[in-house]
Amino acid sequence: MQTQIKPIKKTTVVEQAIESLYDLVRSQNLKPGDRLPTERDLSEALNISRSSLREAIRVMDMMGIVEVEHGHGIRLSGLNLSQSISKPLNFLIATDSNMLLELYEFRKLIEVESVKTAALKITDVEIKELKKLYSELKNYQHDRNLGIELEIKIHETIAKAGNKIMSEVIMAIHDVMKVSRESTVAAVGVSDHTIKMHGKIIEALENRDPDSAAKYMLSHVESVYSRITEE
Amino acid sequence: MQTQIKPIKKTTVVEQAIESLYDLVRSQNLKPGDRLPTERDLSEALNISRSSLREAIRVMDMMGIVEVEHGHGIRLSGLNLSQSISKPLNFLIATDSNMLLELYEFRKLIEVESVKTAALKITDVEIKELKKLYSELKNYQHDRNLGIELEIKIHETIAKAGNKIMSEVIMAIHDVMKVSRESTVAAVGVSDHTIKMHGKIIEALENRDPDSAAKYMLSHVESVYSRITEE
DNA sequence: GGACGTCAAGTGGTTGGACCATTGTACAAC
DNA sequence: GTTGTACAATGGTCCAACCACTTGACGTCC
Repeated sequence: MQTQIKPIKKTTVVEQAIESLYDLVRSQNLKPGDRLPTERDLSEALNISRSSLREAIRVMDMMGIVEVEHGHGIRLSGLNLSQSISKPLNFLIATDSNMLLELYEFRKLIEVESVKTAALKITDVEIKELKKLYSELKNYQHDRNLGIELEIKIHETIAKAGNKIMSEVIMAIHDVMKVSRESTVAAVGVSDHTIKMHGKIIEALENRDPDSAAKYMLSHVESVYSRITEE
Repeated sequence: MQTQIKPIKKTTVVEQAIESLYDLVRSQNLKPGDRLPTERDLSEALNISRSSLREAIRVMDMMGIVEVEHGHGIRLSGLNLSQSISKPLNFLIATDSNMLLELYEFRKLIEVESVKTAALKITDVEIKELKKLYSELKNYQHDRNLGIELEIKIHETIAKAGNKIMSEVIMAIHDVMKVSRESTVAAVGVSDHTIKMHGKIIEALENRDPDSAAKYMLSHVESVYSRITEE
């Protein structure tokens, strides 16, 4: 016979500190770039030790919520989700090999949506930036590192032209793929198919044609996906 | 004249500790649930103070990478991305009001993909679970809290049937929407349109029809989206 | 006046140690 | 067998000191 009874909720001072700091941000209407009080002041105000306060701040730092500068102070950061996603994602991949496939599938789905959204919102300036990156990509196609960097840069530029939060997620995925790629055999650069598809994607974006852009992005991401699953 | 010179990379012992723990997990091939050494042992092994090591562990705890139990020890956790995403996302929304709209747009895109993927993978057991939740939802439609909880539960069950990583992202979004909802005027429960759409979605899932499922999900999410943007 | 070095104050980074709170286990008491 | 007690192990919290970095003020040298 089990009665409906809730377990006692245990919270640490560090968790409470983070909550309090969240309330502080809300109540003071703080914006990205604004300074927070010093560690010593905050710990006194919250009536906890500096050690505990530091744990809270460190968490917020590593999550990209604040930016801590040695000798200078603590500032609120702006959009920076990817940082907080990529680290746990890396650990997840390391501890559960099934998750890598899930990640690639997720990437496929989200990159396609990303390019569709971008096609509806992209500006001429962003198109120009993409073309510049694309010409560089063609130049450095066979440079193992630079080629991949440029390809990633193109994807992220596209993503940013679409939805800001989705682009952060995509950046996190790229980061994880980069780490997982480093621990595998070296590729020889960027494939011809990849080059071609990126050209088509950018062309479709210029025409503000989401369906066409999606088609070529799908083709591109699926070719990567199949290259992984074959190994 | 600016030469190409890289700024010196400053790293803290805490960041290095996290890296070392990542390497430990990889090299020992640790799996979710496995115990890590005690704080005192780890700090000694890494040759840093217990305070610094605790900052590293705390970060990993709040990111959902490990689970720390007072008096017991530290274990490696499994899939738990949503925790690490929702907190920074909450701060982001608090500091940049534009981001709430971006979030709802993102949610629209990702929930639609989620249900499409689910339609291709969902099992009979999961269908059954969904039907159970749906009948409960109809019963508690006008219960402000329980109704919304049930609706969220349905979405998350669908998401989990699809892609595991995407479902974590969706759970994080739901968490943030819950927080932002708490600070707004109370709704009166779940709308009739929502009820109807969920019935259609589940029906489509049962028929393994991704396009139909996507259609109704889009209709549902857009009605929520438009309710927000009107306010 | 401008460039450079020196210094001091403020702030985060790190350490070591002490003590508290919780958990699990072993063992005695009943 | 159940209960209670004691103890060891482990994470939670605090404190005080000192190190490292940034900034700005000030003075010196040219």
